[in-house]
Amino acid sequence: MTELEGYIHHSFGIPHNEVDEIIRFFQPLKLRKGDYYLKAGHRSDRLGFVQSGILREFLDADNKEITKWISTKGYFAVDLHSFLFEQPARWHIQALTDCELWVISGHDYKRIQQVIPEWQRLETLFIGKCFAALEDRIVSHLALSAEERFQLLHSQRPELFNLVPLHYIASMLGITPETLSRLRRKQVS
Amino acid sequence: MTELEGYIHHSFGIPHNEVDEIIRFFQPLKLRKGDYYLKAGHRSDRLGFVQSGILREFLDADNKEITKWISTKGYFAVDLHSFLFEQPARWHIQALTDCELWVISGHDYKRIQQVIPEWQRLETLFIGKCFAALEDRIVSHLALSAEERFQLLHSQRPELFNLVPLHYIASMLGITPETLSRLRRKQVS
DNA sequence: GCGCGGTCTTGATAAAAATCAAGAAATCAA
DNA sequence: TTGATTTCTTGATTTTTATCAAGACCGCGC
Repeated sequence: MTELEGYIHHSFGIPHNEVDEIIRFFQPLKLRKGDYYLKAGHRSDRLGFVQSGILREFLDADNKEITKWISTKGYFAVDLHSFLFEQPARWHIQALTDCELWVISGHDYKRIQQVIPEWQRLETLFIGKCFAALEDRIVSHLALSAEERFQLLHSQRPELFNLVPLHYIASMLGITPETLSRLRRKQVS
Repeated sequence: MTELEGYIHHSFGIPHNEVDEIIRFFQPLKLRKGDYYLKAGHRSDRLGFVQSGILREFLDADNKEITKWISTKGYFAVDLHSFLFEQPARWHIQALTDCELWVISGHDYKRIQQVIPEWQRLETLFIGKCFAALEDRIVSHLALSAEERFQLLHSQRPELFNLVPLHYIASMLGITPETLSRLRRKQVS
């Protein structure tokens, strides 16, 4: 069973036979380390699900890069705003390692809705889940210090700190690489 | 035409006759200043749309209140996670002034889907729009200083600063009331 | 192996923001 | 109206975080 099947089955309690039907709309895609899955400003018409590897979502602000999110196995790779509203992408998505994705085109995405009644509900729940996760993240910025946000991320995704350059993680936390370095040292001792 | 009709019509380009059908599922609700529309920990099974008045979404963290959002005319009043996943609410929603809402129950919400085919797409676009707005807000915390976030909010919702206690706005920006006060003085001079 | 670019750490310093404390101003209720 | 409460501002100080600068480390290609 692929990550994608597991995700749909477990997250939403969709039975295996329906999951199979949904899965068929997705195509496998391999990326090499450094490849761009998406470039800001371009129209994107596909939604990807990460089977393996690591991707970084980032944007250029002023003269610095802001890493908005790092996606690993089980996350989606998409600029949802671009995908849903057929607008140019607002950020880049680049492979930090070789990656395997499951990808669906906007066209096929619309076809799912006709073939699988369950999909409508699934779609709402999927976005709703992402929405709630973002709400939590907002709250973490309103309620927590840099150190607390670091602790939280470290407890939620400990593996990340061994997999990607730390300055990307720092940016994702909204702190500088130097501060992250000091927080790490503090934590060890 | 109510705010809600205008919202649905303009945001999603739904024709007026279909808007009328959707509107019928909503019931008017009046709140008095200080009333709770939603209490954290309770099950909520309704989605509200603000016709008039001001509501504050907040939660208790440690010993302090975190104001997550302030909703005025044209915003929704709902804990989406609670509404979609039938979970206890994660925050409070309280009326800061007398309010008029348009409210739909979870039950009627599901009925819309049967009556109006267009609704499915509308729902996805609605949540997608909220999602994108939250993404922007995350980025504002990663890329901007307290002063820049203040400037941004002040340019986006200038009226807010005359309508609600400033310490709620400070909390929503992730800063202290004292800092907000100083940023305001700085801006004037 | 060697050099090189990128990464990470560390220290010194500066800037930003929080905290603590006090008082003024506004609001609200009796 | 008056007193109490909340809100807002201001100043002094501390804490947190960023910035600047330097050097160590590490992996990779030649």
